[in-house]
Amino acid sequence: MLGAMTDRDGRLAIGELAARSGVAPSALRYYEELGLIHSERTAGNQRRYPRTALRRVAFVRAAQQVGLSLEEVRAALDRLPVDRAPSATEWNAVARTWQRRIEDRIAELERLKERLTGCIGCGCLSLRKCGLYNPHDAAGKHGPGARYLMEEDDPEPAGTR
Amino acid sequence: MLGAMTDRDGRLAIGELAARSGVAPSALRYYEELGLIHSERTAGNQRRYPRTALRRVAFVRAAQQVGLSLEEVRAALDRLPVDRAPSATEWNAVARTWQRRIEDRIAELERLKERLTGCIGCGCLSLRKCGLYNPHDAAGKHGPGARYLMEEDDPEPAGTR
DNA sequence: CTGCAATCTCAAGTCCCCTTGAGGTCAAGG
DNA sequence: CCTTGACCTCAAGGGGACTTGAGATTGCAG
Repeated sequence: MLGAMTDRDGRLAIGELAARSGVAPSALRYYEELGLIHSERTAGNQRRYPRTALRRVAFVRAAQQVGLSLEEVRAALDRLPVDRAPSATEWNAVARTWQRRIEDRIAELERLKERLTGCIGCGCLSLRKCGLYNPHDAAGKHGPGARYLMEEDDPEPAGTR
Repeated sequence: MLGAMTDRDGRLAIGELAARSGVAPSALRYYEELGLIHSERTAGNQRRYPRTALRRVAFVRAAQQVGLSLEEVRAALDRLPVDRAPSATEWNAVARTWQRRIEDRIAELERLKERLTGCIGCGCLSLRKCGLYNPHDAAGKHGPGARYLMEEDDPEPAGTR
């Protein structure tokens, strides 16, 4: 039978980890190279991942969703033990910084949505004519960086229309 | 004076668009190559962007935040006119699909946060022991794809602990 | 006019995140 | 035993999103 390639200690072969995490073996090797996950080797030099790797991989994917680079993830994950399940304290430390990031991300998206929604709500094309328009953002003179989605185009040259 | 490189028609030179959008000229040329924005040329072959390009660029950056590829953005942007400001209808069509995406994205992040928060709240390490754990996800047998952040490791071999 | 910053075109390079391929080894069912 | 599928390493390839550099204009202040 082709079932779980899991040894008695519950360690996972790379294929097994791949199947369960939904991440390709090649990606897992890559993650390992980057130090995101860790394995031991069998006598025959094959990787055997501790079951905590499953959690770590899930973590990595989630992190990417939130927009973190693998390097950032590594930094976070480095604070967790390699082979045991994390203690409450260890986990909390990591989780808390995550929550902030996620919340920030959500807030950002909410703002974006507001802008879109507001504009649909009033059916206007020019936020200048719409209460939702942020006048602070009119000049287009501030340095580079994030812009508002609906930053208004310049006031039209006098006489147009 | 080095002020606005904007011709009487309100068209923007690439440097001007770059400064106002916070996006490098090289990136703008790249966007144009991909068809995200469009320009006309001066007699001397320099680009002149219509002011609507400002809106488009802002759109692109916002879209990237939400996790869309430039190709996806192009698809959305293709429904807007190149040179005029979009009509209410045109804009609404685009905006509505956006709202859905943003909402999905937010929901996804909320779920992620819930998992994290719940786990911090009860201080547990094993979601199996925690009401928030989703038993449906226990077997680890479903095909590849998205996994839960806190998918539990396999039940420990009987006798452990 | 002139000078100098801003543009132009291309080709090539970079960073991130992986995938593919070649050539060889391991391990378990028949 | 032997075959077959899972693994291994290492080098190279690939896509996305840009940046950089070289060499050649363009165009506006003075």
